[in-house]
Formats: sequence, structure tokens, C-alpha cells
Amino acid sequence: MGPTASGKSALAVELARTGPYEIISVDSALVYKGMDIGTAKPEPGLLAEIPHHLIDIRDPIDPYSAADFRHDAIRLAGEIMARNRIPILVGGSMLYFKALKEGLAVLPRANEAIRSEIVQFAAEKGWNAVHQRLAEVDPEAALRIHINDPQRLQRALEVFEITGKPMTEWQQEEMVACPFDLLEIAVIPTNRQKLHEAIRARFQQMLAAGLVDEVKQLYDRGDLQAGLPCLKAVGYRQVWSYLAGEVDYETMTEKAIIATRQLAKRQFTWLRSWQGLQQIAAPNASEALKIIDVSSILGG
RNA sequence: GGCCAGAUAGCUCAGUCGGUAGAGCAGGGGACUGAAAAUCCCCGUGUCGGUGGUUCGAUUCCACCUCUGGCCA
Repeated sequence: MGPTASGKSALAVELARTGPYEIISVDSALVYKGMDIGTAKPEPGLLAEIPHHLIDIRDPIDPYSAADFRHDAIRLAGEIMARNRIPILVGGSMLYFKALKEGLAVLPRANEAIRSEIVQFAAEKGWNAVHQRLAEVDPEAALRIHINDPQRLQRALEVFEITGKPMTEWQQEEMVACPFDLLEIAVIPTNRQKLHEAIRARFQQMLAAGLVDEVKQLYDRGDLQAGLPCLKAVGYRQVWSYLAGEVDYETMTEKAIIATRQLAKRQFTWLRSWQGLQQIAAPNASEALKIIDVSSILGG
């Protein structure tokens, strides 16, 4: 685990070269095909050298979710271990890690028809009315979810509409935690300013490597909408807005860099309160190897 | 050189009929159950450009100076 631009992927690759490892990506953007430069996706050569999973498994029009990840990751980890190999789960999508570790309640998946109904209702009566409606059917959720948080209000109401039972009740049932032992390691940069500089430099490199052209290919497909989850990804959202003529190049660049910093900040927040975490300050393989006892993992 | 307009938070600016000031953005902290690279919540003291003057009291009024735009020479 680690914030964006911390060097965690490079570290994972270094580790993978030292033993019978395969990499499972824990990243909500790497799953999408055709989104390579802006997601800092590993190069094809590297993907050929070391087995990687959960990369390029979705077309951008087809949203992926934390629940999808949990299902896929558990299946893949089982397969990898059945081959007497060890999965290394690497990424920065912290909800994915949490879903894997602690499980998820048994809830229905997203339903586009019901979502658009709720959005329609909100457009007519306001999100306050959505919040009020939620308070009637699931008062605990209404208490927990802020009135300005449309995404969660929508989801909570959606679960009730689909199942006829409040989301809170579903969530109170026992969840199935991760069926495997986890060794949790985080790369946590100690100097925020240096991380910010690295973020800026990396985005400039992405632009130089042709990020705008990459997004233009998605843009020119014609079937993708700005509201899709994949187009909310840092960098893609801002370049999309630039291609749509909403912002100039310089503004796009600054906004993308800012959004990346803010992403890193949220990742820090997750990591600070993460239980059972072993931390390393820099992506240093020998330091990480001290934490990892391969023989105990394989022998256990 | 003359005239005009500015100079206030890291940035863009508002404001104070004279009682030492507040928004947006940035930044920081937090939340997080099928969109999570998402979506939200909380956090604003800064020689109010400098030096004098008037005043009980000046960031606010006056003078001069400095700097930045614009116009005229």
C-alpha cells in the first residue's frame, strides 16, 4: 500500500524478482484498457516478465467496483497459491484493500435505472428531499450520511429500493473477512513537499509521453461520458475537460496536479489509521525483505 | 515626465461610513460498504506596500515615497 507516486509499484516489482511471486494490482484505474499513460500502468515488457493480474480487464465503458475487486482478488490469490506461488497485492485503492481485508456486506450491485430515478428526483426536489426520503426508510443511514454527499445518499436509497430493506440492516450482518493471511506493508513518504514535487514531475512526464492523445482516443470513441467512473480518474478527468474546451492547457495541467496531491492526502488518511501496518519510509527492497519471511508464508 | 487605477491570507479578490478583517482556490486534518484516482465534513492573525500627519484610536482619511498595470507625452 502507499500513496500515489510513492514508488510502491517499483518496489513490488523488485520484490517479485526475488522469489515465486505474482502481482495482483489493487487499483481502480489500472483495470481499464486504453488507460495506460495516466495510470502509470506497467510497461508491456514488465507485464510479460512478471505475472500481473487485474490490469486491462475492463473496457472503460464497463465500470468496475470494490466488490468486483474483492471477488477477483480472492479467486486469483487462491489460484496463485495453488501454484505454490505468493501473491503480492500492490496499489493505492484503499477501499479495495479494506473490502478484501474486512469483507463487504451482502448488497445489490449498482442499478442504473434506479440511480437515474434518484438523480431525477433530486433534480426536481433537491438532494434535501432525497435525504428526507432516506430518513424515512433508513434513519440510521440518514444520520450517518451527510446531506451534501449525493453519492452515498443515492447508494443508500438505491439499496432500499432494490431490496425493500434498509442498507443499515444489511450492513449489520456478519461479514466474511479475508480467507488468507495478510502481511500488510505500506510505503509512506516522510517528506510531503518532495512527494508533491514528484507528483508534479510525473504528471509533466505523462503529458510528454502523450497523455492528451491517449485521452483523445477515448474522447473520440463517442460512446464514453464524462460521468463514467473511469473518467473521474485523476488526470483523465482534467484532460477530458480540456478536450471539451472547458479549460485551457495550463489550467488542465495545474488542476490535474492538484487533484493528484489531494488523492495522495486521502491515501495518507487511510494509512494513518490502518491497523496491523508495517511501514517503510522509502521504497527500499532490502528493508521490505526484512519484513517478509517467505519461508514462513510458503511453509505455513 | 504627467494623469488614472491598484497594492489586504501561499494565489485571486471582497471589506472596514475610522474601533486591527473574510470569501473562493491552494494547503492541512478527518470520514469512508458495489463510482473510491470517487464522494463528502472540519480548519482562515494576516507588519491590510512603506514613512509621516490628523485622531482617544488609522488597514480605512490626508501627504509623500516605493512597486505594478493602463492612458497621455
